[in-house]
Amino acid sequence: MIQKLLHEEVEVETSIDGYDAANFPEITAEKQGHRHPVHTVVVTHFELARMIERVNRRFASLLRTEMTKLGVEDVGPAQAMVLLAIGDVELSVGELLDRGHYVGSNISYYLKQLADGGYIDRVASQRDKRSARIRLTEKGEQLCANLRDAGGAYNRVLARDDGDLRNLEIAFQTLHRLELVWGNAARYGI
Amino acid sequence: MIQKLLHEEVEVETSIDGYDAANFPEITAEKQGHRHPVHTVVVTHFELARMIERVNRRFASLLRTEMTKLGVEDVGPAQAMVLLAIGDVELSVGELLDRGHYVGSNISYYLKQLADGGYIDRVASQRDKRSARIRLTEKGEQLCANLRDAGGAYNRVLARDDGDLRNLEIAFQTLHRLELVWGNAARYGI
DNA sequence: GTAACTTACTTCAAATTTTGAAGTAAACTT
DNA sequence: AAGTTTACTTCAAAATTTGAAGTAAGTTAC
Repeated sequence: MIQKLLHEEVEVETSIDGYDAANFPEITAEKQGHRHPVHTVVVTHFELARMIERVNRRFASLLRTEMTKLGVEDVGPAQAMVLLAIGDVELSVGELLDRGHYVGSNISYYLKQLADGGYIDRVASQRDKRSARIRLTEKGEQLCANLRDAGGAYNRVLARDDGDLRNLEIAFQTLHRLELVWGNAARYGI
Repeated sequence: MIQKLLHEEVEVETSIDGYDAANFPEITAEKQGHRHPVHTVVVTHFELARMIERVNRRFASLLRTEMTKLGVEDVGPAQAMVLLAIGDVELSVGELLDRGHYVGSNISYYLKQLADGGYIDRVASQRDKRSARIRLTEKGEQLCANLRDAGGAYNRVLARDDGDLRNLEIAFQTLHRLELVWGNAARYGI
């Protein structure tokens, strides 16, 4: 059903808030003369990767700003991302690793800071005492809630109508696909 | 239940081709209840941001791997991204800053390493002697070409048909929009 | 013309984030 | 009971990023 939607009638808008065709002549040129679009790659691998890097940088600094506004000084944006990754469920460190493709020692380091700051609780699992169960404290949930509130404004700007919504979904799914392809390639070679 | 799903991680599956609606229960669930699509945001801000962070991490480690394969030891993935950002044009440091939303001192640092490694040339502009003109050397171009070659395989996997292509474009444009919104917010407040 | 200001970039030191090797302890295997 | 694997932590070093301060060239206003 989604599959269908992906391949049907999704017309690319020519102007999204100041982003217009003129900036990307190669894209529109291909589009108009619809000849052999099969082996002509329009948005390459690296263009997307660079875009992702830029957007990621933007978001991190946005997070930093929001946190400064909130008066949070003891943890940075990277740790905030970990909090958001935990969300409102209780999970083990291993599950958290999967959620963000983190490296183990990295998460351990963040979790230590978050625990010191009182943002999370860690309890050894009853079943398996090696496994630590992690969950947000009141304070951690509060920070997430505040960030989510601040984020609401962006959601309203970014998802104004059905078209926006559809594009956001497609972007999400496409990134997920990149994640899988790049991830598998890393493990097994392409 | 929906609430729960929103925070539950999307299962990473082993098969790339079997990417279907089942992986995004929250999206399809929302879609079916087509009564209030206006203020129900399906893919939120933070979900996208987390996805972007993960994908970015993946790509960086992929780059690292490729570079190790190529026997490049003197620069890391971040510097490679700078090389890719320069591309085949000659530009000033300022233009490069815009291309990647870098911080000035950061780029200066990278450019120094890249110049030391012989990947770029810097020449003071004739017009304005403050401004340094940057361009890839033979060696720099070679590295980019090699990376692009390696990337070709991913492009072929990722952009197999028209639908894929369209989705990649939409993803690109949507990310660009995020970039603008997040960037403007950082400068002027939302 | 020159003093004051702005631009374009660099330097440096410190903070933050990430990696990788080695360690611990619990659980599983044989 | 010994050896192996799993789940996580620790630590030190490396890589990346930031921010404040500096330099030198260009611009503007007297």
